[in-house]
Amino acid sequence: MATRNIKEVAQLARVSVGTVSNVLNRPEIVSPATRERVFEAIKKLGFVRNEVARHLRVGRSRTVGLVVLDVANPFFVDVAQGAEALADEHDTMVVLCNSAGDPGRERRHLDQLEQQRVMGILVTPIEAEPPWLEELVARGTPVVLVDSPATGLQCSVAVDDRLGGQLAGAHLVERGHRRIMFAGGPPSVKQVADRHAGLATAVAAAGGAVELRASTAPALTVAGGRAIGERVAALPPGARPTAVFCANDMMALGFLQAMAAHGLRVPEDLAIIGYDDIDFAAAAAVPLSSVRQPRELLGRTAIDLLLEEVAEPERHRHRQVIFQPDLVVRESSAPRRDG
Amino acid sequence: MATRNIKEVAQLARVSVGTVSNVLNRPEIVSPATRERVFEAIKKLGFVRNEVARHLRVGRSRTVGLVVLDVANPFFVDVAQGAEALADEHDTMVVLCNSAGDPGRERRHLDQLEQQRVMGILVTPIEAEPPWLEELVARGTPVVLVDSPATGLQCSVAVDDRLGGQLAGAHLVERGHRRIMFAGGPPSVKQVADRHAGLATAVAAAGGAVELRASTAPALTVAGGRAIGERVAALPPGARPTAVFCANDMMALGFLQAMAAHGLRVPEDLAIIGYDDIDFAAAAAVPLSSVRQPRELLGRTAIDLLLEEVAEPERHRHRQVIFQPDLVVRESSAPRRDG
DNA sequence: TTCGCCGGTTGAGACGATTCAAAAGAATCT
DNA sequence: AGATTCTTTTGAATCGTCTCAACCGGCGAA
Repeated sequence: MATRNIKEVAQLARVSVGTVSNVLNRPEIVSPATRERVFEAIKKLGFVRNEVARHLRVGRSRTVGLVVLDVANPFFVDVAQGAEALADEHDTMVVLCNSAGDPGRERRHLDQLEQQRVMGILVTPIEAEPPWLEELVARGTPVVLVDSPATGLQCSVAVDDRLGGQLAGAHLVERGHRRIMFAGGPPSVKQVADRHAGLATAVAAAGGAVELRASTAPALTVAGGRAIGERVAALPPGARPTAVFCANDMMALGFLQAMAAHGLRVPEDLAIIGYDDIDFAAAAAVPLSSVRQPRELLGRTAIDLLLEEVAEPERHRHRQVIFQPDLVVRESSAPRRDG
Repeated sequence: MATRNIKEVAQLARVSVGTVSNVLNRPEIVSPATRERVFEAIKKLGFVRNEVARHLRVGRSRTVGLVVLDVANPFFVDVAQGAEALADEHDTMVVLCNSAGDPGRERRHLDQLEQQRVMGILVTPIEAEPPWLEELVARGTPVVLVDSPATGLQCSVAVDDRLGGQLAGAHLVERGHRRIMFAGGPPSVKQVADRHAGLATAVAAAGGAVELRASTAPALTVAGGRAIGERVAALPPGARPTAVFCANDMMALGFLQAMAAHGLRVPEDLAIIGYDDIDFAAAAAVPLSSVRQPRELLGRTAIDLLLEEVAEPERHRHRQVIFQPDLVVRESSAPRRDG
């Protein structure tokens, strides 16, 4: 209703609008007396600066967009918290958007953010080679890909998913498993494909003795994992894998639920390893082994790269930062009795 | 870099800026031929409408801010998803902000949102009677309090926490528990106080036979629950409560971890009930009994109230919507042997 | 006295889109 | 042909803030 503007403040304080603006932006160049008068007027009127007008005039904004694949997955929440922590130190606001694995939603969010002229966008893209990327960058919005391979058009931060898959695979092989299953999602998701490939490498390294299968759910969710778990539980015991590597912890939790529902014991009947090491993994029915990623660091680094690019666009060279995952062994992949 | 504006489009299409604007906003009033020319120019230049300028001119924005207490708590994520789902249907954008239980952060986020002139703000306030509320509303930003009592200044949506506490309490009493503990957080948080009060009511209704204690953690987090759990585990068996009602599921999960770490069995040695019924509750080491709240519905309703207020500010009457929680009994509060 | 300087202050453009009264064109009717 | 509608298009004003060249008054130096 009663939104005051800089002009009303100026009138009340008996100064020009330029002076009010100065008080707001460079108070040190205004004489203490006037400054005081202006502050009083601001307080009396309940004036709140219109950031929209300011932004229009100065051309750059202090907010960055972060578009994640799935807010329901605590992994992304942690990435977001890392990003926000660093952004906060540079008083920059992070707005979190959820594409929920839907390319349409992803596109709409990106359009919105571009229209708002945000300072930059961090995104965990759904597809490995996002069709919108080139144009978006060409039109001038800095982009940092998170948890995704670089394309040379922008910076990126990622974790070596292939290595993560290998760690999990080597661990299972070493524990004596000879029938291993990979529980994944849509193969278009690069991370999943890489984790699978890493697992395959480790299995291959064991010689021909180990059999590897894969099963796919429509999404990397608890429900997806549960669905695959149901299918596995329905197999005759002899045909069942003895270990499952899930593409992420959400799936692993779902898978675990399905095992419990069918009275199968973990890890005795079937071992499980997840991915991400979200906080809930350790609190699961059977504490989950998982491949840990530096979640907050991923977010922090992404913001760091973005701020660097924004600060000196001409000097900036795009970089791709890759972190190493590590394996956290818990009860869900404890030693096999018969190993 | 190369951000084009409406004027450049107008030049290329050989029309006035007014016409370009019309093509963008009311294409039906523009003749098909010109419309086509304008679209071509837009595409050729890679023009993206500047939402900031548009917003400045038309005065109202299509985004609402949602400030939550703790994004790491899936409860709030679900509320946010509910809000976003409905907002989406009215092509409105929701920006999610995390106060993380810190009044300073909460204040900064609110200031930011107000400066951005968002359409309205949904907030789960930290304090029961937020000091900023009155002024914020007076200056003209519609606010809906989520999961918090109404003050008459704005709409609110909440769940009857007292009833939730009663349900949990009655259940525990009925199962034969005679030494019950409430594991809560800072008492300034209204929700926690209400759940506690509800529990107390149920205990009182049982006559003098039941003893009720309370323990407090600095925050309603997994770590907070674990800390209380450690304290309880350290008590001599005879002094230990036989059941614990945790202020939320995060705490309950932490508490459960502490029990496991000390070899105490749930529910045999100690029963646990949580609050919120987040998805992870069912997947816990011992599936958690919990008081379920209609999470998505809470978010949807909040957006609904806000949109209603924005649509007809004069006709609008503030309302407070209150939902009923219900109890979900799982293994963590299974019948006592000696009950 | 004049000049230059300096800390403060002013006010007239931007910024990019929307809006709307009015002009221009096209079509219809006498 | 002229008058009357109806449809399109135009262009100037506007939203609220920032920026920057210009201005002002006072002071010290010449």
